[in-house]
Amino acid sequence: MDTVEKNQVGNRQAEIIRISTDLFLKNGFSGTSMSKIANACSITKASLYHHFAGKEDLFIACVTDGYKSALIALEDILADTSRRPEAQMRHALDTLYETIISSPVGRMSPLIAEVSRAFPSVARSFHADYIEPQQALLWQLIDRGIDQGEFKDVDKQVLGHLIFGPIVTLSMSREMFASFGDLDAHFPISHLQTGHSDVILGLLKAD
Amino acid sequence: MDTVEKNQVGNRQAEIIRISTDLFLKNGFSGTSMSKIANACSITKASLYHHFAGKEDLFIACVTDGYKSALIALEDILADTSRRPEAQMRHALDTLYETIISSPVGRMSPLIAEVSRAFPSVARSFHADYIEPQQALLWQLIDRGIDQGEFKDVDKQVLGHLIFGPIVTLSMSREMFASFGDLDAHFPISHLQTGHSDVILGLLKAD
DNA sequence: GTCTATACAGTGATAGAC
DNA sequence: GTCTATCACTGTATAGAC
Repeated sequence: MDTVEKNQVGNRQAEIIRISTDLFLKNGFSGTSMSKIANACSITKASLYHHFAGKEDLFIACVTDGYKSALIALEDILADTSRRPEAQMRHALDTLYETIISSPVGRMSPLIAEVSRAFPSVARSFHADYIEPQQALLWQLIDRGIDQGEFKDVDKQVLGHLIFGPIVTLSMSREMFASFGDLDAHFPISHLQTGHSDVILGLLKAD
Repeated sequence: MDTVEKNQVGNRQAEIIRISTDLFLKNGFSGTSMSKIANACSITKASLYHHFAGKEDLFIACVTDGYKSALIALEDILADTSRRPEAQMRHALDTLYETIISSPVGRMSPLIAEVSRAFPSVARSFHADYIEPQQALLWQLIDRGIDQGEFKDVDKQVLGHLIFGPIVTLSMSREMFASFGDLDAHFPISHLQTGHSDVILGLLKAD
């Protein structure tokens, strides 16, 4: 399964990042020590420190690693100009639900919030390299819909608030209450996603 | 200013809770040590441990302390039956923005998310004693509006998703990016709040 | 209730041999 | 690149005197 060639930045690093991301998601930032990471990677701490300058460094690597794939998914949707804005928007919303709730970078949001206090650089990078581009892509999509007369001329900032807010909060809630067991009863993704998307499209569609 | 009598659970405890809450909000859970708290309270660690069984115990005390006032505000709105549901709802939304973004318990959400991994009991208490009652109060308000024919028969779960999501995310964002300086440019509370409230009321109002 | 003193496990991080 | 060994430090928590 892991028969990757060493064409990337070094697949040892990649493996460490993969394992660390897993541990960070499971136990939080300060709940994950460099020792535990080294153990899980079957190397010593000293070796770990050979690959990454420090814990902050490693964490940033884990987070930024998830940026690209998340953004690429949105870019692909925008690139497919054969589809109408409404279909694109619905697809984009599906993708946002998928990435923010299921992908590491999305699930790491509360974790990033935690770390941002100690390391403002993490917050800056997260905002500049992920939040802003993601928002920009969505706004492009909306603008296109407006230009084509399919969308109303809405306040994009407010709409962004209404789009991202519920998804991020749902993701955070599910992380917080993961131990509950009846998670899907309290936070049924597909039901909330459908209702949410309908409302957003309803706000956008020109009469 | 602090001329309180000792009629409460003991005002020494109350002071510790106040100071700890402040530190937790500023530096996160694991960024706040019992030593720092003791220092800030001008007592020794040993004395601190005399009042609270441990760090978890103290943290829970800080969080639960904020529940009541937040819930009471909503209860007061519901109690004032002289006002129409629409006015009550708008007032409730104002209150939610105020409490979730400005009050300690609201601002602590990402912090609680952090701690919930290590201490599921914190998550349970947070959900049972704050999230659920708050949601229940809002749903009562909606039900009343429906009964009086002023509101449409909406899906309350989806509406809750749309109401709480943006507010919680906005609060978290402002905590994460507090170091930015241009916070109000990126996250202008009153603008987003107005737009958000208008949409919610639009979804609710019967034609 | 508060203090001094301390136990002791765990932390991030480094030096230097192989 | 990986190892062994060790560093200096902070963490939570406790014992026992006052």
